[in-house]
Amino acid sequence: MEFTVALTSPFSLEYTLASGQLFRWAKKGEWWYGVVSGTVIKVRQEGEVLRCESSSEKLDSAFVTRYFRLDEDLEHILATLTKDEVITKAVERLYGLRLVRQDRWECLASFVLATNANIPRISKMVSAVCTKYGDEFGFEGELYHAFPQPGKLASASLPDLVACGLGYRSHFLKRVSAAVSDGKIEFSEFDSMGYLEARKLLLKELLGEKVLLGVGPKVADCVLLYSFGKEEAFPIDVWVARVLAKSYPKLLGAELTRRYARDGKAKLSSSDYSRISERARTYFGPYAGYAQQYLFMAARGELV
DNA sequence: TAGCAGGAAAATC
DNA sequence: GATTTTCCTGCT
Repeated sequence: MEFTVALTSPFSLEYTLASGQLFRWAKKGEWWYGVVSGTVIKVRQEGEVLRCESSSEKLDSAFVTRYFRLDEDLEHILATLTKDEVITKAVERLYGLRLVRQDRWECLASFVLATNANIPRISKMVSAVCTKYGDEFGFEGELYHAFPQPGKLASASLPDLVACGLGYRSHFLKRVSAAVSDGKIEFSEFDSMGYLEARKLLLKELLGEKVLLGVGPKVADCVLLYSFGKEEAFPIDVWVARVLAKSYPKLLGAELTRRYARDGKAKLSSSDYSRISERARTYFGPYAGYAQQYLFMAARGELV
């Protein structure tokens, strides 16, 4: 099915898909191909128009609008964020970068795999898991695989997951998959919650045991921001910690700045993580997550 | 709370 | 080609 979406608000497909929030998009020639919601979607941007093709009827312009959050007033959001020269520069440089509304299960599972790995590696792991466990379908003569259901991964054997190159993450993915398929965590419960409450639920323990093994503060913030619609979440990875220490010494304070400035040797302790992310949320406000995404991409591209 | 293991591939030297 | 780093969490 082919359709177009007219853009009424700033959008950069390129920046959005290359910003590290997604792991199942790849550029082939002029088109971006993504596996989304069990189908392939093919997109290119022609100025103010998004040209789309999909292998399914259910991926229509309403879906695309929702997925890329084109219904959100990005200009307004960015206006609330540009409080200083650093973020202003990042926003100008990456104008049109948007957060995406990801599938919750896929986002959670993907970021459980993201610990101690870089983006190409994460994409590779996610792709291997999908190829092995996801439903297969064809598009333009190529084979694609949907993201597997939680139950499917919960019943996968550990050695098979290890064979996908997941290493020690295999155990985490299996446990998280089981927790989701057993209903120990219910995604719909998060809808009515604010950021802090939702975060607490993601990190909760039952009888002294983590429900979502492998989900710490950083992964929880990624999941909340990218798929649970909690825009004030401010995930701090090595890049964000680095850019904050370099360009926001006042926000961090002397001690934290000193600790994380020097080539990021120090690893972010959980108490420092809480302190820094709280200050960032207070400073940037209800759309702090957008600020994080601009700073992250700018830092990686050495733009700030 | 601090320190360490974990595990493979990318990035860097 | 070896070393360091990598969108970190769990355990002790």
